[in-house]
Amino acid sequence: MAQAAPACQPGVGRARATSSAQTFEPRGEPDARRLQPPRRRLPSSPRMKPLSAAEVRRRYLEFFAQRGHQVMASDSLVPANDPTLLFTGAGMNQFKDMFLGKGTLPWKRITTSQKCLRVPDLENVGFTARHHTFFEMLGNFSFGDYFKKECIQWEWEFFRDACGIPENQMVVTIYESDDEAFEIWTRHVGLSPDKVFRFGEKENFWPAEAPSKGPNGPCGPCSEIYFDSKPGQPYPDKRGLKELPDDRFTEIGNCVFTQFDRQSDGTLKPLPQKNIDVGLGLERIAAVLQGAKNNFETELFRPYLEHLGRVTEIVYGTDKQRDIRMRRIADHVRAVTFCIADGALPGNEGRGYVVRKILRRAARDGYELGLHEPFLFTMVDLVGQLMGDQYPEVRNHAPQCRAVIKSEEESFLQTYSKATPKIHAWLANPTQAMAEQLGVHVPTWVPPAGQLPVPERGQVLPLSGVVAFHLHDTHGLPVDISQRFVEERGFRFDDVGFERAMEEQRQRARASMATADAVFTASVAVKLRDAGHQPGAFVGYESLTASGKLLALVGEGDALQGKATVGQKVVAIADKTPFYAQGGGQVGDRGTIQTATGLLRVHATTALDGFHLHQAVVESGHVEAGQSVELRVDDGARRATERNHTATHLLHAALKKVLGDHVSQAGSEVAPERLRFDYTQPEKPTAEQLQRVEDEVNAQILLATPVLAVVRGLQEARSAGFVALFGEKYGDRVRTLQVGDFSKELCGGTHVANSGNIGAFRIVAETAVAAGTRRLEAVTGTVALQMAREERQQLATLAQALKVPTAKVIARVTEITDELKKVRKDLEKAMAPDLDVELGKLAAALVRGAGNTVVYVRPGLQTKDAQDLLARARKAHDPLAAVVLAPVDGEVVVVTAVSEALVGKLKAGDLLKAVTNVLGGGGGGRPDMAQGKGKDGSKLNDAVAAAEVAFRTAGLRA
RNA sequence: GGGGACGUAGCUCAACUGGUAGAGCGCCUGGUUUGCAACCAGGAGGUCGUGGGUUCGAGUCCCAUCGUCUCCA
Repeated sequence: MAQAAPACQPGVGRARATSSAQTFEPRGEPDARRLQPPRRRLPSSPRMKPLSAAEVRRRYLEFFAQRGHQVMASDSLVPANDPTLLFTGAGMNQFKDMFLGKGTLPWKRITTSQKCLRVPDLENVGFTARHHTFFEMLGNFSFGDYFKKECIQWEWEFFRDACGIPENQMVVTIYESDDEAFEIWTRHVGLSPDKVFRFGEKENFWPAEAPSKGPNGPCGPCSEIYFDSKPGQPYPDKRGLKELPDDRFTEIGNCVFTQFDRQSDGTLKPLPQKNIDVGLGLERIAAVLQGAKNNFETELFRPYLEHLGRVTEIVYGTDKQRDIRMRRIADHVRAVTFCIADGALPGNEGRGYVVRKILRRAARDGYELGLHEPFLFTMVDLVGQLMGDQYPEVRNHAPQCRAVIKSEEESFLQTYSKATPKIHAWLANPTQAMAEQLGVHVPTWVPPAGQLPVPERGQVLPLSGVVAFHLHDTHGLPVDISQRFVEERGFRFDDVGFERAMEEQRQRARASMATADAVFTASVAVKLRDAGHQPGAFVGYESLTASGKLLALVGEGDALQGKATVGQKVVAIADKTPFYAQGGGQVGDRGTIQTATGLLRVHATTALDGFHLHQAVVESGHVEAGQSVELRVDDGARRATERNHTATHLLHAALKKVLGDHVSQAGSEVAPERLRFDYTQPEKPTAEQLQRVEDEVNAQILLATPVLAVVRGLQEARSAGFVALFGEKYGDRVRTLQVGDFSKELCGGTHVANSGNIGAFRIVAETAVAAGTRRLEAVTGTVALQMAREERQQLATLAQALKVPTAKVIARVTEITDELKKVRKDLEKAMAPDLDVELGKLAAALVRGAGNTVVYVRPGLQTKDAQDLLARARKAHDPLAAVVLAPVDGEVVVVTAVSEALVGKLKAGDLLKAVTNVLGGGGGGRPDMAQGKGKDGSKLNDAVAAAEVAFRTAGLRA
């Protein structure tokens, strides 16, 4: 039950004002007043203080902390446990379970300042005053605790008292039938009724249109607070009014009252737990309080505009189109930096694609402003300066952000420089033929080439939209660049054609997505808790076996079942387990669970909301919930995994040491067989660097340092220098893992007791996973040993085959390959016919007539040699018409050549066919030379005769 | 998840509707020259990403697969 629509699914729920920092404003009609150069305006009232965004944020969190709210940190932009969301787009995202009454947080009141990313608004960014991709949302939440009355009261007090907005500069909206809210606003808060506007479900119900056709589930009316920039003037007539005019009113807060559960028949059933979800866009409040008509004129954005002004030497505020680009860059650089800092790296699918798309857009805007070299990456530091106090990740990960952004910018410039020549080629010759030559798929709705109007200046250039779409779709060339090129040549751009092609692409994508509707269903964990179970204890750090009780068995369709019999796949849950659940990159344990009546073979362990889920198959007998069980982890696999896990930490530290501080973990997978480690690094490390990394890790293994795992406070751990990972979320108490002074990381995984236990470390593969991200795979311990043994075995076998000592294998192989090359060449030379001799023989067989003709039979000649021979013969005996027949292994290679001058009388292809028809084969070629093969060598004489007949028929021979 | 494009010499790229794999730069040898990407002659260097298929013949067409780029979701 996302309050905000999952990103990239605009159809599911539009980006509405609900707890959003944004309202929709149609693109293309930018309000002129919002595009004025930044200048300090006087606050609209002497009582209003021009607060900084940081101060607003501080006051907000403090205000609600004083009212019993727990202040929680912003969740990652990349939601960890919610596959339905691409990015965090609202403050409530991380509290979904709490709203359902299924969450485990100990608080019923929470307040946050949440970083958010919303992609559906991408197109509007820069054009309007308030749209962003990345923004901060202040929020306060109640999970079945306080409700409308307190909520409304507090929001009003916050704006009035904490922000100093005069009461006469605020009005509110409510849902049309929400009389309860009306009562509270007018009686309790004391607003005069003319300041309370009632609107329909589109504006004031969440999700919008839920009562009529929205999704099933929790929903409810909302109430918004608006800033009035023209106090004292008459309010708009309420009759027929659908929303407040945005040239006067700016939404600054939205209270959502989820009080209904919409049933499948459409009825709204009151929820037993009524929730509050309030969202306030920080950027717009800052703009209001600073008297800025435009979010970009606040101190949150102005430094980016100023920076851009310096590097482009373009003064912001002097040109509408350029201002839009500058604002867009300012927005996008924040978004991209935060995404990368949270581990969402640019790529070509899913989340990565979104990041790349935003990044490319900004890179492109810069290009249009004259920045033809990478520049965005230099703005990462600005983001750190402006946002780093509240969000340290943008400072901590600045080196990675810079590296990743820079390499993306470079690849953008390359793509761009490859695509522009194509549009130029098309414009030089704007025909359907050229379009097709460029690889453009001309859609069926485009008239055939002959019917296309001849382009004239000032008119729509036919096909230009389709060509532009191809360049956009396939080569990533932004459309407006194509459009500009077309218009610069005096034509009009075919935007209808472009849109149509784009729409077809969308349809295709949507049609193929029909099956993949992610529906929010109660998880196994929720079902377990509903059945009265509590998560069991994990004892796997200390022990690999445990005695406990089998709490529950989960079978097909996540259904709880009391019993499972041999062969059945089940998920087993125990009150106590030594099985490590997959997490932190480490795979879950495997092993066995034994009961009095049967044995479960556990092949994987995962965790959900505290429950350890043992993915198992009943190997023998049967098992029943409630039985006593003996849990036993496969200790060989676990020990191997631990070696790899500790080695992963050493590898991380070694990479930092060898390659530099920009190295940061971007993902890992630790299994018994091997470890995989992804990290940020702009270019491929050299073989020498990798060797040093391997040496560093092995040096730590040889030092045999004790590995210390200690649970301590997060702040304490941070100040002690422990490294937290990309995008990982930590509680207040964290487990720290330390290998001497070499490696200090936060980690919940299992590890060897001493670095010496790893035994040995070998890198086995190095690849790229995404721009700026590389992957290492390595093995340790017995696997490394086993691998070395296999290699030794292979080398021994090789040495034996080569009949040399192992030390001389390389020299011997080089020798052999060199020799082989030489022998091959010699052989080729020896086998190659002496073309001079062949030419002489051919000349001797020449028959003179209207042209020289000859049928030359030469067994064993290769097609290529025959072609060579004829090419030379044609020069020497011009004009010539010749056939070479080369019987080989019962087949006959046939090559024919005809001089330019004789082609009119006899084409090489026809001559060839005359011959191959007899021989039962085929062939073809150009008029001057053709080649083919006959299948039946016994007809050689007939073939010769056929050729001679062809010469005569063509009048070349008497 | 779905579409499109690309993968040819060390590098950048050619090769018309299938018909003898090429150029520039770089490299080697010899010569000429020594003022800003010097010149001349000769030469080496290619499993045309990989594996199947169609065909007399595949860099080119078809299928699969790997990698890269790109668009849509």
